[in-house]
Amino acid sequence: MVLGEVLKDIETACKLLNIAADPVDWSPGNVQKWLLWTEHQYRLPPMGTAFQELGGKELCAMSEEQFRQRSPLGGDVLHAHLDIWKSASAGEDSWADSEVDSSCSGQPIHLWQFLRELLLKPHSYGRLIRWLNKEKGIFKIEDSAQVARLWGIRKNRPAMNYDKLSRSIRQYYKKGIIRKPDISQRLVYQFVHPI
DNA sequence: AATAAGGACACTC
DNA sequence: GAGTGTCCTTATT
Repeated sequence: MVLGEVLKDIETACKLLNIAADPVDWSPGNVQKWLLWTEHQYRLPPMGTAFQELGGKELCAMSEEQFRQRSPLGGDVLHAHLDIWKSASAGEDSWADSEVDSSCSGQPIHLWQFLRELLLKPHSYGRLIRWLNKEKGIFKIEDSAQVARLWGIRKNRPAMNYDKLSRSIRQYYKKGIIRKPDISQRLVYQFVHPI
């Protein structure tokens, strides 16, 4: 049901971000990644350095009031999002927490895997990247700047942009992972081996 | 102006 | 050495 969808979204997000599902386990760096990601996903006002140097444990111990003190604009919303993550992993402990842990802490993710994960979540990312023909693996990047930004968050590369991301995609041409479709179009690529 | 292609070099694992 | 990230030149849309 709805709860299942939430759990899947969280699992996808922690895979994309390479952070644990349980916020208590987050390092200060993990907290920043989650923060940037959540800001972007829900178009929250930028929190800037309001939560810098905070580990997951400290973050989880903070009240909604303290969130609002750090960030008067979006602090309450952010606290609500963290609450979802907390309760999701609390429920996870009762049955399949080892599975989530293993799927969320895979160290390096390749760019082509990252793009595929975004494509498989059209509900969350369909405004940024979507299939033109899923069977053939043809997809279009609808918002190059945002996709690059998300990739930058994942890799801790704040200076990431589409110029550099696309250069990495081009490296896939000779490797036979991604190519340009037969009819070349701007911002359209094709997986050589569709799902 | 934005995107595409690919060479060159630096960096991290 | 693989997989980028960064920078750059040139061409195309």
